Amino acid sequence: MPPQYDPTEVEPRWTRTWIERGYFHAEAPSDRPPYCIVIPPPNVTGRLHVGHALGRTIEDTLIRRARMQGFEACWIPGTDHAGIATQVVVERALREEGIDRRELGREAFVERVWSWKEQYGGEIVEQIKRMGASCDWERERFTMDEGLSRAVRAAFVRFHEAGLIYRGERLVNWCPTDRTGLSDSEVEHEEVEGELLTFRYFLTEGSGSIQVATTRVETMLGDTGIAVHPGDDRYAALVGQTVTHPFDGRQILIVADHHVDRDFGTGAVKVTPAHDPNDFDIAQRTGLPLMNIFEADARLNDAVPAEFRGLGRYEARTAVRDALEAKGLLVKEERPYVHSVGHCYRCHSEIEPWIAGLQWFVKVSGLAGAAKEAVLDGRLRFTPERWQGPFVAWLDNLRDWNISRQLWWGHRIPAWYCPDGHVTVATEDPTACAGCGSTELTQDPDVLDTWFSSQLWPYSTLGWPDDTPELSFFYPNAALVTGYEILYLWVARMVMSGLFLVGDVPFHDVVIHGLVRDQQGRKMSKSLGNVIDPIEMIDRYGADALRFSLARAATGGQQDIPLSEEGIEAGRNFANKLWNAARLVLRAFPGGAPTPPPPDRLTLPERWLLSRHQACLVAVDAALDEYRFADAALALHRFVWSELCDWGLELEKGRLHGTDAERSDATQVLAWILERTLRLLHPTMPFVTEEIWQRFGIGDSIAIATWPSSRPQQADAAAEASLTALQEIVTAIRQFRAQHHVPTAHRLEITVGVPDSEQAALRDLSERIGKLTGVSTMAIIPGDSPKAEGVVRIGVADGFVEIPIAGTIDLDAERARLSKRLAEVDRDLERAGTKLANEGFRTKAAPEVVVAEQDKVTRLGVERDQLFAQLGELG
RNA sequence: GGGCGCGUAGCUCAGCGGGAGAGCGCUCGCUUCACACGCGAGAGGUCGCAGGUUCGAAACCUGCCGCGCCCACCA
Repeated sequence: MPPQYDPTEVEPRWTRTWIERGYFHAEAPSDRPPYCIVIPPPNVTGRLHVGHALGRTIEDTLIRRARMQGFEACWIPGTDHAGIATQVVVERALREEGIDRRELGREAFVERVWSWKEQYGGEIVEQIKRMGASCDWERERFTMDEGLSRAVRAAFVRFHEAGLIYRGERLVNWCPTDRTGLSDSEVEHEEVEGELLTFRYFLTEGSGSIQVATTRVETMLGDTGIAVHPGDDRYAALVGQTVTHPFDGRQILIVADHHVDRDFGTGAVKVTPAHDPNDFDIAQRTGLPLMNIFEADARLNDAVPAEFRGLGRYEARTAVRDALEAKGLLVKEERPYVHSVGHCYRCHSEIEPWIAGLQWFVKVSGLAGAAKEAVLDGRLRFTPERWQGPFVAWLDNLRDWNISRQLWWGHRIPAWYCPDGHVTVATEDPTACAGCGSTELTQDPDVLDTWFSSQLWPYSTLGWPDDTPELSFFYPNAALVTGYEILYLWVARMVMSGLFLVGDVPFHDVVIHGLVRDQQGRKMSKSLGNVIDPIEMIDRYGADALRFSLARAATGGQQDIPLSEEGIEAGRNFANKLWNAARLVLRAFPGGAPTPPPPDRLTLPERWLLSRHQACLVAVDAALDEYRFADAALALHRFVWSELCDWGLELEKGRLHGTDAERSDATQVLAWILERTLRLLHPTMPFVTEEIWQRFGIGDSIAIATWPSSRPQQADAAAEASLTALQEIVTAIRQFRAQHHVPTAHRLEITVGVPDSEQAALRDLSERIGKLTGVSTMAIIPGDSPKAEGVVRIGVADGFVEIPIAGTIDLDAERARLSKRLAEVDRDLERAGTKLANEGFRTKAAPEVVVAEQDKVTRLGVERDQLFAQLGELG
C-alpha cells in the first residue's frame, strides 16, 4: 500500500466494477424486504451541481446501508425532460445558428430537441456515476420515454374521468419571455422598488372625479371599471355611474365589491379584469367586461389608442404616466414604492397575468384532503419535522393547478377537438370524436406542465399504470430526499397524485435538506465566483472527500449548508488517515476473516478500542436511522482519528512490533475493528473503504457485505475508565515537556503513582508510554505515596506523575504552570463552595450532584495544598 | 400581512437544565519505525440584548435587536 491514498486511480475502477458485476441491480419480487428510493430526476441538459451532490450522497448513504442490512435495495435513476428549461436551451442554440423555432416548425423543432438530448443530455448521469452512486442503472428512466409517456396519458385520463381535470378560460401567469403560462408554484414573488401612482377619472355626468391608485399605470388602458366597497358612504352615490376613459372616451362603470379595502389609498380601485387576478374576480362577480391590451410578448396590442400601440409594458408605463400628467389627471406619485411582483422561476421575467385562451386545470383541492390525512396519521413523515406545518398549510390553501404550457417540448395534452367543439380525452390517439363521431380531430397544441410527469415519478418508474411486480413490491418507496425548494412544486404533487392514482403515499419519509451555500452563507452563483463544481472537487480530492464533507456539513439545525473547498480537503485528509491506519494494521495481516483472540488475551487498549468501536456503531446506527448524517459522519471521524489512530494504534504499536504471538493477536483484533469500521463507513465513503476492504480477501465487495451488528457485551466501562486515566498521565508528561521546552532527545526518568488496581495495566504499557512521551524509565508506585524530594508532582485522576527537577525544568515556567493551575483550583473551589453554601442547592438538587460537588472540593483541596507546597519548594 | 429558521472561539457549526465542544484557521515544538493530506502542545468565548422561571440557564419562557428563508389576490 502506497503512503498516500490516490482516489483518481481507485474510483473509476470501482465505479466500473460495481456496475459490471450488477451489485446495484434489484429484483422484484424478492425474499428480502424492499427498500426503494427514486432519484429526483435532474434536467437532461443539466450538469451536476453541489445541490445534486448533496442529495445523491444522502440517498446513496441510505441505499448502501439498506443493501448491507439485507434489504432488496433499489435506487432508480433517471432524468427529466424539463419542458421550459430544455426548450429554452435548445432555442438559444438554434438562435446562434440563426434559426428561429417558429420558422423550423413544431415537428422539426421537437426532433432537434431530441437529438440535442441524445447528444448533450445524460452528461449528468455520468457525473452521478462518478460520485459512486449505487443506482440500479438497468432501471434508468426518462420522463418522456415510452413507458412514462403512457403513464402521463393514463394519469390525465383518470383525473379527467374523475372530474379532477377540466378546461377553462382563466387568467394565467404568463411569462412573456418564454411565452407560456405557468402554475402558481412556478411564480416566484419578490419585493421590488416600484411606484404607486394616483390619478383621477372624471365622471361622465357632472364635474366630479374619482381617484384611483396603481403600481402598474399602463394597465389603465385596459380598465373596464372602478370598484368601491359596498358600505363605503363616500362613494355610495357614485355606484352605478360611469367615468370616461381619458384616452379613448370609453364609459367605465363604477361598481361595488366586497373585495375593496376601504382603508387602502382612496378606497376606490381601478379594475383591469384581463390583467389582474383580483380584478378578474371582481369582473366575474360584477359583470364588467374583459379588455385584453397585451400581445403574448407583453407589447400593447391594437385595442389601445394608436399612440400607445406596440409599446413594451415598461415603455408604456412611462408613456401613460406622461400622458396622464399632460392631461392634468396625475394626482400623486410615490416612488420608490416597495411591493411584491411575481417572476418566472426559469427566466426571471416579470409575470404578466393574461388570458391565454382555454387551458387545462387540475382541481387540486379535491386531492389535498387525502394528502393532509396521510400527514396527520403519520404515513408521511418529514425530517426535519418542522416542514410538516408549512406542508399542511400549503395543502389547505390550494388553488387549481394550470397544467397547459404553450411549449413544444413535453407531453402533448391528450385532448382532441372536433369542429363542433366536442372534447375527446383518451390514452390512445382517437380516430373519431367521442361526442359526434367526426373524424376531423385536432389535438390540443399545448404540452403538459413538466411537473405533471414528475409527479408520477415514484410509480411511473415502477411500471404504473400496469400492475407490475416492481410496483407491488417497491411501492411505497422508503424515503424521498430533496431540497425544500421543490416541496410544493414536486413533493406535494407526488403525494396527492400517488394517493389518488395508486392508492397509497409514494414514500413514507420525506428527507429535506438545505440549500448548499458558500461559507459566508451566500448562494453559489457564477457572478459571485463562489461556485464549487463538484466534478472539479472529485478530480482534485476524490468523491469520498466530497461526500464526506457534504455529509459532515448537513446538520439538521440550520436551514442551509455551508460548503468550502477547505472542508472537502479535510474529507480528503480523512480518507488518507483511514488508508494509513489500514497500512499499519494490515502490514502483518495474513488475510481472511479477522479473528480476535479470546477475551483473556486482550490488552487494555484492545478492550478499550472494542468498547469505543461498539459505542461508535451504536451512534452511527442511531444517527442514520434518524437521518442525522452529520452526526454519523462525526462519530466515525472521531472514532477513526481521535480514538483508533491517536490512542489505540499508538498504544498497540508495541505489540505490533513484539513477539509473533503478540503481533498476531494485536493484528487480528485491530483488523477485526478496522474491517467493521470500514463497513460502517462504506455508505458514506464507498471507494476508499472498498479499496482497503479488498485487502482482507473475505468477499467480492464491501458493497454487498453485511452491515455490522451491535455487540453490547463489548462495552467495557472499566477499560474506558482505565484508559482515560492513562491518557491523563501521557498528556501530563507531554504538557510538561512542551511547557518546559524539554526536547524529545532528553529522556526523562519519572515516577507515576496510580492505585494498585491500575498498576499492572500501566506496567504493560510503560514501554509504549515511554515512546509516546520520551520517558526512559518509569517507576510505578501507589497513588497515595507521599511526594518525593527534588521532583515536580503533577496531579492526575487518582494519582500523579513525578518528574525530577534536576536538569530538566525551567523554574520560571514551572512557577507559572503552578500558579496558573492554582488560580484555576481556587476559582473552582470558590465556585463549588458558594454552591454548597447555598441551602437551596443542598436540599433541592439531585443528591448525586451534591455528592459530586463535595468530592470535588475534597480533591481540589488536596491539590491546592500540594501546589502550595511545590511553590514553596521552588522559592 | 402570516409563518419558520438562525445569532456559541477568527470562520463554519455541535451542545439544548449541573457552570462550554469539534473541524478549519492561528501560535509554538517535532525528518517519533502508518500518515507533514502528519504528530504533540497552546492561545482564543460577559454562549445577540433585557427581563423572567429554577437551588442552578448557553440551554426553558417573554420581549427586543440583527441575519436568512417560506407563504400571501399589499390596488
